[in-house]
Amino acid sequence: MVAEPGQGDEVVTTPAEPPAVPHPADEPAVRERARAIPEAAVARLAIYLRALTELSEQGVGTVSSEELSIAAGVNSAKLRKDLSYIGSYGTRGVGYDVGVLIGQVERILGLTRNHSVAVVGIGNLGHALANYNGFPGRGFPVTALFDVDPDLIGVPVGGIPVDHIDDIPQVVADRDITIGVIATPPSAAQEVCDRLVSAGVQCILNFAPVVLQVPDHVEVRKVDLAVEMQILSFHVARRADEGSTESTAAGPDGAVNGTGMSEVDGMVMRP
Amino acid sequence: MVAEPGQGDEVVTTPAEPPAVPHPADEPAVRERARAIPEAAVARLAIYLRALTELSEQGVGTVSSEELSIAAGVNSAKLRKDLSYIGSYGTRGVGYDVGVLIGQVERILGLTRNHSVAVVGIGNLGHALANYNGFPGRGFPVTALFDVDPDLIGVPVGGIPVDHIDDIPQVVADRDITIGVIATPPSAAQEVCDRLVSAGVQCILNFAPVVLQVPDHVEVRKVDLAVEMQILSFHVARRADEGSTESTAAGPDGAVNGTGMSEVDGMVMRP
DNA sequence: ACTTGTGAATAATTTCACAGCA
DNA sequence: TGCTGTGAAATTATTCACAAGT
Repeated sequence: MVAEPGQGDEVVTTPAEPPAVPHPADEPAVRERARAIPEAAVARLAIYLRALTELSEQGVGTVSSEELSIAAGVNSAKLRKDLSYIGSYGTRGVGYDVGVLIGQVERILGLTRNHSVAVVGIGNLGHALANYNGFPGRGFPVTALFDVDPDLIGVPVGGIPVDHIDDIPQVVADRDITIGVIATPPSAAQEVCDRLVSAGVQCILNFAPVVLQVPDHVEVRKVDLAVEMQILSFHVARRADEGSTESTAAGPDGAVNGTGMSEVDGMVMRP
Repeated sequence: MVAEPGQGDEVVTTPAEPPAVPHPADEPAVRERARAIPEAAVARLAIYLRALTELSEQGVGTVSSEELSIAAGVNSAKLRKDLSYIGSYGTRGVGYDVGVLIGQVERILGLTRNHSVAVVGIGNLGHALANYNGFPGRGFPVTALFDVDPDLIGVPVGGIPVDHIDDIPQVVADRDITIGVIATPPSAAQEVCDRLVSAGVQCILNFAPVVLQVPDHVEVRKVDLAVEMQILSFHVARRADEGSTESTAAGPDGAVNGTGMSEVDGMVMRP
């Protein structure tokens, strides 16, 4: 049963280059965005939402920050602080009304509307994604699929026929696509990204192990399996010499691997 | 072509709750782990490695922090700082030797050894993962697949026959599995996790939308598609009312950087 | 001339701890 | 009495900016 609450959550940060541009002087960092919810908090709100939804389904009507924080895998102080960014919807001495909180978090996350998703690159991963018809708690219906493979065009995957990427402008406009998911091989990712952006897509979820270049108004999130694996690898390694390093004090190096290289990299797909 | 270097990279951090357990007193935080590389830096090292590998394949022998940082989508100061955590392998006035740096980063990330991967839950995503035979640039070979569906047991997927999860202890030991990937439905995730941990797996990559409870010595990373989508959704929403809410105040000076941060993780599956 | 490596300055995030309200 | 909401402190991460090496 493994009881320890221990770790368990995760957070990823996408720093996003600051100015990046020559910079017209030292903008006093003004331009303060009113209700600035810390990025880190936004990511957790989505997690709280899941926990809340679960509670709601179980018929729970009220939760304390303590209970919810456990379900979400964070500590209660952080949870309260996060929730405080979106307003005060709790009742002192009591806790939060699950229904109310769900509504508020959804509002902040912009989940009151639907976001049509287009998946580009119908390979292994693309197939898997296409079959999440209407993602998790719904709200993110996959309504378009694209690829370049002539054998795939027209073939329905997960109920949706695959279109050729040349039709991106047309289809994105017609189906009001909000989010583009790139599941192509790395070599095609940037071009696909450019096409999506040209078609008006402002949100991209990138599974290709490539750093996409996009204009400032486009938001990119990346999911990189190889990176995740490597981070895990780092921790194994760390733990490994944590136990040994304890002996001698000097000569730790020696280990240097003479190897030449290797590569590494993240997910791939095949269009 | 979208030139701006803008955002584009990603980093993942796994805070890992602190004590969480009553804790046997207030460990003076001793046990100081010598070379403490910030979590955020570790995540980026994996990205640098990819960029370096690409450069190496292109025959590039030396890179400056400026060049590499652009390829990795971060700014050069951060890159240099990150690299400084692993040692001084650059040459002032010149840059870094690509081959040397690759070797060092791999060493730090523990990529000098292989990490056998087991995928549990052979549904859509599981299939996709199984087919990344030997992940990206190798180093993470998938050597075991598990599921509960009798129809799947014994069937080879991506060249590897599926075993029943009851065989986890046996197979994990025999094939020296280091990393367990959970691609099951959320309801089965915790149990599968417990079994993997019991079998000795210390690293888990979780695709199920669940907060796993694990003992302290186990490292968990989570990939949650729904969360990623919701974060994107948040940014669309924010941008939406940014346009309206902005009315007053000085001119819209359009320039404002589209911000960019982000965090997190997410993805789901269904077997 | 250039470019690294890094203290010091900033900024962001997390945690504390407690006043205030139900 | 119990739990939220939140300033303020602590911690962590990012950026600056420059001395030092080639």
